[in-house]
Amino acid sequence: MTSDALVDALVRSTFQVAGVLTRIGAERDLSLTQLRALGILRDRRPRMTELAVFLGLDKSTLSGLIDRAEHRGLVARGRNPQDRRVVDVFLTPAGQELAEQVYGEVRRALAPAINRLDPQDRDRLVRLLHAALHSPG
Amino acid sequence: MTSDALVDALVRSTFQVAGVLTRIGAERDLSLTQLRALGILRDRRPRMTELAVFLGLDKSTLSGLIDRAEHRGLVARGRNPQDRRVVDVFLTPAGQELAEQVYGEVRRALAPAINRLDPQDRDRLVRLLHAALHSPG
DNA sequence: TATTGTTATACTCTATAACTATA
DNA sequence: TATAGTTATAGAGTATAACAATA
Repeated sequence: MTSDALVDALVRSTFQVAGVLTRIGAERDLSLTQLRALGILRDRRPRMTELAVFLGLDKSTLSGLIDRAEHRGLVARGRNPQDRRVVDVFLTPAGQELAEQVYGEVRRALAPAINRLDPQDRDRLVRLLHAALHSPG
Repeated sequence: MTSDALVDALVRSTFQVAGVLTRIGAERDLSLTQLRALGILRDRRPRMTELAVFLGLDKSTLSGLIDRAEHRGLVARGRNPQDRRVVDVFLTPAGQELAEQVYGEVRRALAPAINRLDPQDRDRLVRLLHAALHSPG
């Protein structure tokens, strides 16, 4: 069945890319979750709860995650003056620099895979992934 | 640049599918790593070191992982008579049943995404993922 | 001596429950 | 009362180093 072949391909690709991301993160003592958080924070300044939902984590898990990143000087917490219960999270300059380094390395690590496709196939792959996975539902 | 768009699409797809797998695993108290190990053991009976390499884990990490799965009755260890240092790992009948259940659920969970593509696009996506990621190098 | 696997240790990741502060 | 976040706790996941058994 075609759909089973596609499921297999998606699952295998997921583990393969996750392995690349895990390895690159580990070289800088970042877990896959921290790597992802850094990526999200590159262009957002969410509150704790928003970031937890985005990452699929409990808010208490995120407290610890952000604690550790804060102790390393990668992120900072900011109080929200409108609602003093809320804590905003954002990258420090050091965190921004690390995030750019790491995602640059991800691009380099995936380059060999990408270069196996000609430009037209790259566009096709982007469009197919988007159509399948990044649509509502 | 096209290749950056493809990197973004691959990374986002990876986190999205990993999220589906994590959720399905969590419903049965399986981590993403255990879910993957169950998938591998469906059609293999590796030794500990082989499985550790396959999963990208240290052998000591795998000892603990297999301990916990063994206590739950999902896998078993077998001594290898040719080389008595070696420990083979394999699914118990309960582990086989759980693995089939879980991967059936994965197929169902990804069905909506897959059904957004017509059969020709599904084939294209399988071929493009394979060409990019499942080739040597 | 080298290899296979386990154990001891330490730290991170994770969720649940209880808590504090604010609304 | 309800919401935002932290803390306490417990267990799983992970790697490094030291170890035992076998080759």
